Amino acid sequence: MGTKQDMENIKKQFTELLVKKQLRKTPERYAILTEIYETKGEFDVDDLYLQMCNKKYAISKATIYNNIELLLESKLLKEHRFGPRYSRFEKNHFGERPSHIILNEGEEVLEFTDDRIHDIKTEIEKRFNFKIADYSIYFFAERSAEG
Amino acid sequence: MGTKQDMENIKKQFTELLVKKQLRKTPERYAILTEIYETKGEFDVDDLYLQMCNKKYAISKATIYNNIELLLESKLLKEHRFGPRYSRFEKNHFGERPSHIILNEGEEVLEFTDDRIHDIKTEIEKRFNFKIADYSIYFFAERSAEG
DNA sequence: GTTTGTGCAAATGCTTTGCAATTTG
DNA sequence: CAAATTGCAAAGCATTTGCACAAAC
Repeated sequence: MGTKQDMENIKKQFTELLVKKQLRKTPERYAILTEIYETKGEFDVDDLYLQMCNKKYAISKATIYNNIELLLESKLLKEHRFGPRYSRFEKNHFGERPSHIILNEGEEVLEFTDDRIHDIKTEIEKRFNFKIADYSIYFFAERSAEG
Repeated sequence: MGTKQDMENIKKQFTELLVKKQLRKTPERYAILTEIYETKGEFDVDDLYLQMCNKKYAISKATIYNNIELLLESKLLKEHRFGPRYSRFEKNHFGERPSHIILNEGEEVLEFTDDRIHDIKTEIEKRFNFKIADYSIYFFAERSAEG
């Protein structure tokens, strides 16, 4: 995970989507995609914007916003909505889909995986005859007494 | 569930919180609480506001907003953040904490419970030494081909 | 009576949108 | 060169806040 090869695959996947939807392959789109995958953990639009500015890749927030829907659709980006009233995002963790533990109102975020989540997902798909495209699992925690 | 007796317990619980926090027992606070518990399923602030207007209980949205934090804190109200960029809410389902299946971008919301969620919660508390105060489980689904 | 709460209207801040200039295919 | 995209600035909209009046204690 996180290798140069993986990044090439991700870009290829994104290109396929652009072709399929007959959208243009702009440098901004690839720059946003790259920045997302170079970011560890979760971030918001402003974080992404500032990071890109710092790297001297001038881009407008409008363009980031304009492309977020596309990235979500392609499953290359995952949206979080806990704590703050604005959205936070995260790259897709291929293979493992972590669940999140939100500590102290979002001050800190931990990730974990548990196979039972996958079992439940499969069971829902059978029981209700749905296709589960994605899931979000948040446990809201506070550190125990002795900190 | 949903009996007159339950509602009395809920009000009592709320009153205890108000006393403990030295806050005033205003009719607006009890009206909001009652409306929340008379509402089936999830709703947003505007829904609640309009429902109360229709019942000739004139209240301002500001007052609803002013009291939401308090209700969340007391665990009498539960907040949801999926799909739309605004918050949706739901009364507390005492005992059973349902997980949610969000259909077609929030067009429809189903609930289910699974004991394994509780097991995972207990395990996290042991493993990380956290106290899990709450959790949110969302599975995003689309109906299978044949509808 | 003092302090807290309500509710209007204005402010806030994330996100969206209109539109001219630019770029892609 | 036609159509899509960028990016600025303005608009939108859920939520928050300031403040005068009312209500709780």
